[in-house]
Amino acid sequence: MNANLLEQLNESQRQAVEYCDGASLVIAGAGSGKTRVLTYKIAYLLHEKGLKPWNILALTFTNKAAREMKDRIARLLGELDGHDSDTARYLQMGTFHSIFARILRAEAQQLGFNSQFTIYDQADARSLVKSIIKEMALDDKVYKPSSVSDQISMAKNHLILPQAFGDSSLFDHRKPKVGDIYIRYSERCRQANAMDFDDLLVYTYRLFQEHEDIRRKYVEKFHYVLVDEYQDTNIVQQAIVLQLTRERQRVCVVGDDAQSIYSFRGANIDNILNFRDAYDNARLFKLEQNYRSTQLIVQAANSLIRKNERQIPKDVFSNNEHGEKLQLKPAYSDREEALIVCNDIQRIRRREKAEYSDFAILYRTNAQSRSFEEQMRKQNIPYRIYGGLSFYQRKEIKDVIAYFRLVANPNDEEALKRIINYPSRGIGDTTVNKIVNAATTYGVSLWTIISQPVLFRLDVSKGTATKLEAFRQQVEGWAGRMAGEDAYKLGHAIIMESGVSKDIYSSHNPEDISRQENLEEFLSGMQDFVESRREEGLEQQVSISDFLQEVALLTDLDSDGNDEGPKVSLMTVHSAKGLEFPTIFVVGLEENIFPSPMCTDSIRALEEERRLLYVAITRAEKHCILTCAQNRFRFGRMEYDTPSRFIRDIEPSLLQVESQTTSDDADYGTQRLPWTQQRSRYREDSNQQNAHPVASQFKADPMPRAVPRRTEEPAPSPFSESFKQQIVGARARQFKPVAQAKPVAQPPAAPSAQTQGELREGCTIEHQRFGIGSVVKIEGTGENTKATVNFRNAGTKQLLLKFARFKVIG
DNA sequence: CACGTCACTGTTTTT
DNA sequence: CAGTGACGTG
Repeated sequence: MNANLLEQLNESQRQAVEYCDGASLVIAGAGSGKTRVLTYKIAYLLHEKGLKPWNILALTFTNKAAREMKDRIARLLGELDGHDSDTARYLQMGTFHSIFARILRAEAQQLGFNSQFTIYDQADARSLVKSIIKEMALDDKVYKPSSVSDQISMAKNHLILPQAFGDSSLFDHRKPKVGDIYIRYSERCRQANAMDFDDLLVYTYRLFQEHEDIRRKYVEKFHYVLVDEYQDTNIVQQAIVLQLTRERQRVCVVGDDAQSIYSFRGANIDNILNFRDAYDNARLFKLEQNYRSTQLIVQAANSLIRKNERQIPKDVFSNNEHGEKLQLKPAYSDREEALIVCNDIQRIRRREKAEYSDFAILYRTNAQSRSFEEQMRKQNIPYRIYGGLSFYQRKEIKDVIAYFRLVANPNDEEALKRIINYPSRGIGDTTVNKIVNAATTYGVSLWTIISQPVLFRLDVSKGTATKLEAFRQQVEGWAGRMAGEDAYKLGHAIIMESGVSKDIYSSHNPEDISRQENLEEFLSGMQDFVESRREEGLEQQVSISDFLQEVALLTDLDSDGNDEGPKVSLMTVHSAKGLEFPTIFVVGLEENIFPSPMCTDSIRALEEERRLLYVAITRAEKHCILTCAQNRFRFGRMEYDTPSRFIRDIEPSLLQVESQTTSDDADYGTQRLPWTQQRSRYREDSNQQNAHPVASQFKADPMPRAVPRRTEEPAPSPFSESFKQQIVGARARQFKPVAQAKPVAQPPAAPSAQTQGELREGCTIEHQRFGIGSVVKIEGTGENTKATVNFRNAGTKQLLLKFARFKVIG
């Protein structure tokens, strides 16, 4: 059976699997069976070397990769006898972030956090940076929150601590305060008992660095460490791996320098290039046989990547069928590009009896998915978009999660700010600002201020103080129930009792319906989570905080499309890493898109863009089709683009330029500039009768840069007179209230004061704007009296009686 | 205090 | 064309 296991591998794969005595680096060309080596190696360690599953640490980049690998190992072990299928479950396998988050929860006290700490996502991090910039009264044109946040992230990825930022290479004299923002940011996170994504790595590093006993504990635990996608690790990740493996050197990292595409996230390609400097006697294994793609695809990809300077030399080859050339299909516009792709999908699917799931469309930026979505809906092609805003980033879901977060960790500043006045409970910006001010002056969390407003001299009116106290009690009440009620039960209660449910369910406009559906889906997802956790029997009570820990590190790629039917996949090239499809479309191959204009000024960045295209092409098994568009709708305007420079990097004899209309395929080698040819042909066509069916749609359009003409006044028509009157009439009505208000010059309170006396809960009113509705609730006194009214057509609104214009009708 | 309107502005990739 | 912030109105 051992023989059995190794027999399924080629020579170099087998060598890589068998070598377990020291550090090893496996350079795995695209499609060369990298995952296969990892899974077989783990199976080998368990089965042959007698390691226990909990002694193996395997780090991946996505949850999906971890899950798939676990499944494959479970299956593999099932084939070997003597192993129960449960073994794989105990492997310490997951993303860097999820594994380290677990360690940090266990050791949180050592670092001055508690184990319920929140994980701030990118939006939280930016929002916090933004408020700090505001508080420091800095110019947010110079200190743009998102770019400052990115700089802080970059600093962390390079293990530059806040105090050291000013002296680091990241310091930019044009923005001298970034270091100060970083310092305050870190303090605020700590007060909020929160860590951002990067902190999960940095604090793990510091934990091991500053607590030798703890490091030893984990070194004892992890007898063997494996790392997937090593080319995308950053400095901290590499440092932590070294902390864990320094003594034993039982470490195996797998990756491909040609697929390093995450430097914007701090990934350091030198980690893989210099791996052998970090470990003595590290052995290098190269996997060069590609099992995924046809020969021509592999050759074309090789010809492209050869243009890069920095790389580990390797010779990726394929013994699969010869296959066909890469195809380049230029389009007139982004709309035509989508049409070409969809038609190709239909054609290939029919010709080869393929499923929709055999196709993937890969683009550089998420925004490009639009035109394809439209076209696919038109042609009834089922599709699924990965990435973009995931389910958990939708407003209604984030709101609910913010409640959960606050209940689990009341110090969570970002969660608190998000929901303290949603649904509105009369705690507005003014009050929140006062709380933030007090919190920063005293160096405590916002929650501390809310809990002891008097002690911290929070200067608010009595009414506001009451509202704050009510809010505090409500949150505290939920927190108290956390131990006794499971995540679903309490979660449901929170949604009901907080008023979120009422807010979302009160109205019937179409967009609110989808919010309701999302919320229901979310709740049922939570129920599934609780049940599956219970079935696993790992814990008796599945709490809100268990749920949060899971959710915080989940991405869209993880929510597997368990729904019906095969679908075309749409995603960015980045998220396609590690995947493969029979047919791949790489779209938008234009300057200003791919390569991205942000990357064209440095060779290093440009090489990364080239690697990105290499990744895209090597996802293809059989067909790889490249497209580009001459005109593209961007920023609400038609823009002109030239073809990507990378097209010229592909060996011309391996690329076929195809025109849509005619079947005479031109060889790219004789057409150095496909564009000019294409363009002139379309121009001619537009003057001819047999115009290009799609291009002719555009011929009526003026040139993209033409100044839009002002539309003329409509010509007089038989209807114009009455039409005019309608307008005049409408205007007159519209202006009426204003005209009235001016000469009278009365305080607006006067008219409503009359109505206030008659107003009672349950009565019906007619509002000037919202129409007829019934009064649900009246609260507050004097100037602040507020009514909650359920309008027939406008949903539920809160009206401040001081301003509201309405009359009581029943 | 809450909501609607309007002008502005910025665009890469993600655990 | 979004998503955001400033502003006015009820």
